[in-house]
Amino acid sequence: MQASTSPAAGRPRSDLNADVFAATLRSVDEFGYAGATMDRIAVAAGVAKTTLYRRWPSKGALITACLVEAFGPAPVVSEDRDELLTTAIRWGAAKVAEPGVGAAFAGVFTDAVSDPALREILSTELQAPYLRVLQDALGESEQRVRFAIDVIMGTLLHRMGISGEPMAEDDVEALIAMVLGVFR
Amino acid sequence: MQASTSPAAGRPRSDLNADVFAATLRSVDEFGYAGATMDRIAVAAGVAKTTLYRRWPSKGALITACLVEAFGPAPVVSEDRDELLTTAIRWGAAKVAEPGVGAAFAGVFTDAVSDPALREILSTELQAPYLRVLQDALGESEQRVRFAIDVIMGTLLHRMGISGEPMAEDDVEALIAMVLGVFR
DNA sequence: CAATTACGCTACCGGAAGTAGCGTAATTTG
DNA sequence: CAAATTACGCTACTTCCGGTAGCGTAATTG
Repeated sequence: MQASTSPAAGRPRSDLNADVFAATLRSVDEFGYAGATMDRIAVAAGVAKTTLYRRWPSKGALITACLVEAFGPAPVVSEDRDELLTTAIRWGAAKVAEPGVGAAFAGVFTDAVSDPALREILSTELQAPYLRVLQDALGESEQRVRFAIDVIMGTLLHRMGISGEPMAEDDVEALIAMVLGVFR
Repeated sequence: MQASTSPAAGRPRSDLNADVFAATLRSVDEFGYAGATMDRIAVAAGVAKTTLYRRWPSKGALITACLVEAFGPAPVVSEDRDELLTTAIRWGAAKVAEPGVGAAFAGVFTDAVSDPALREILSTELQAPYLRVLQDALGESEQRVRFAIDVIMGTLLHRMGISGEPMAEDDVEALIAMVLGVFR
């Protein structure tokens, strides 16, 4: 056990996750989710394709890890519910608007519909943490928070998918107003 | 000209669109969007794959046509705004919950992020009609109606994508309440 | 030194989207 | 009836992508 603390023998892993993630988002931004092939990502990251598969079991897993890294921890900045929700929504909108993030999200998202294993990864690694944090901070039921996440992320991603562009400022504000209206 | 009314010469097209659409949704429901290959759809419909490509230029186009057929015209049943919106949202939720429809929608949706041509098809053939009808019935600006569609469809599809299951009754009711709260 | 593990590389497999070309079936027109 | 025309089924093919296997080599520990 203690896989993380044991130095173990052998050549250590090179520090290239950051390069790979950056190359992944760049590729998705430039060629779209389907066009961002593992070969292209590998070349863009200056890494062998086999190295990618040594670290992530599939393209979906790589993209999900990339998204987890891109989003990072949820910004729980306040104890005021309105302020907390406002910040969180603006944060989500900004993240989705980052180059490649929205397309990557939508892509892995759809693959997940067909792929239960990927859905599991997506659910536990990406959604669950935010679900817990928000549930705790808002003191709401899991069902309510799940609903809120569906509304917020669903709206942002739908706009991204239909128009190809992230949601504009004033629409984000409308989204905030709507959600605040429900969660008070 | 008059392509639709001219009987023209030659063998007429067989009446198999309905069979193809049904086979498409069945395949998507059973194998997921990615797993519903053109070969499988063709076999399921009892049709040659080349025939599919004679009628639709790509898999995305076929699925979109299938969705257009599955959704049909928007149900504008009332002049009362609340009743109209309520009916429309319940109708959308029910459609997304139909076998294969949600997965097909999510799939073509994500392909569209990477594929501008498909996004054009999706936008003009699927979204635009509803946009117009709702804009007319509600007397709202295009921006507002577009936002409403993003919220409604985005929420329903996000739930479908994350959980693999359509949204439950009471969550749909919450969605209705939320949207009504904004559009009054 | 040996042992161990990671990396790069090349080559490959399986499968799916989409295409080409042929023979044939079902029509309209003369 | 015959010719022209268009659609269908079928087989075969190309291209591309996700994912795997195996080898030589580099970096680390003991």
